[in-house]
Amino acid sequence: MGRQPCCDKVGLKKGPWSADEDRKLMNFILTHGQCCWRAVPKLAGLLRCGKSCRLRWTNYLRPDLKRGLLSDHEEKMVIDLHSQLGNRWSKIASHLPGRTDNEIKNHWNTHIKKKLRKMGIDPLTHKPLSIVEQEEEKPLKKLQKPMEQTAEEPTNDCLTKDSNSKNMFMAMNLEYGVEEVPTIDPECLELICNNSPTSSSSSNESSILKDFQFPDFDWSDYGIDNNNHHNNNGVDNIMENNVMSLWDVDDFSSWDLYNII
DNA sequence: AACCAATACAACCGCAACAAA
DNA sequence: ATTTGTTGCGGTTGTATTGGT
Repeated sequence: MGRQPCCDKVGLKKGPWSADEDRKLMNFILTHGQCCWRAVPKLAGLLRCGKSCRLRWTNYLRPDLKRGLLSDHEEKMVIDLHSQLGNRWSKIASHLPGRTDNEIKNHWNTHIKKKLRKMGIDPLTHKPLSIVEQEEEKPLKKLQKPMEQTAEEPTNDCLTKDSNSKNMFMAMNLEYGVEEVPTIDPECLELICNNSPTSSSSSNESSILKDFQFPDFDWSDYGIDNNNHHNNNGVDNIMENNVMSLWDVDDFSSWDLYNII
């Protein structure tokens, strides 16, 4: 016994909505409020299925919708939320008043994806592309090994506890198949700095950041001499709260993160 | 001006979750 | 507990618009 289709599709109109249809639907919803979508087309005098009406209303006709391109701030929010939530567009949209899941999904697919790739970041995993590519080449055997070696349950704690960040970073990358790669959110971009300079092996850990050679990265913005990170206290300034946000760095494409680590 | 390709956005489809009977 | 109907979600497709040749 199959399920009934959501509506009788015979004789129903498909495709773009006309201004007249919009007006009818708008008038109906504004007068009667949102009720049973299945009944809406009949009551509003539309030859559409209820699903189509709901979509048209939520994505286009709702009076509280914002129009136009996403602002830079909204775009950053989307990227940030996507790194935490993945493709859960409705959840992401719920954080952006006046924006619909469809709008955000479209914007992601047409703008942000490209932008991130250009920056050398994999839009799916939010990892640097070079790492993702290398991961994909690794045989399955290698993927399993780090799991066997660690007695502890692996954490997704942005490598904060292990003094050997390089190994941890590699291990984390190897623990997951492509589909289940944990996304790297901005907090994780802060990972290196979470090696607190005040912890027991601070000399080693704090030097990790100082050893980085970020091409084209202007350390002077942080009060650091570009050519001499090691002997400059500026690093500690930006690590004041054990956090270094890379959020405003526009182009990661030239960074060789494997070598960095 | 005409054609083609790329882009952006609206709309559709199938599925899953949930609620009601 | 099961069936049926409704709604919402995410992936995908279709089409209008724009830009380049």
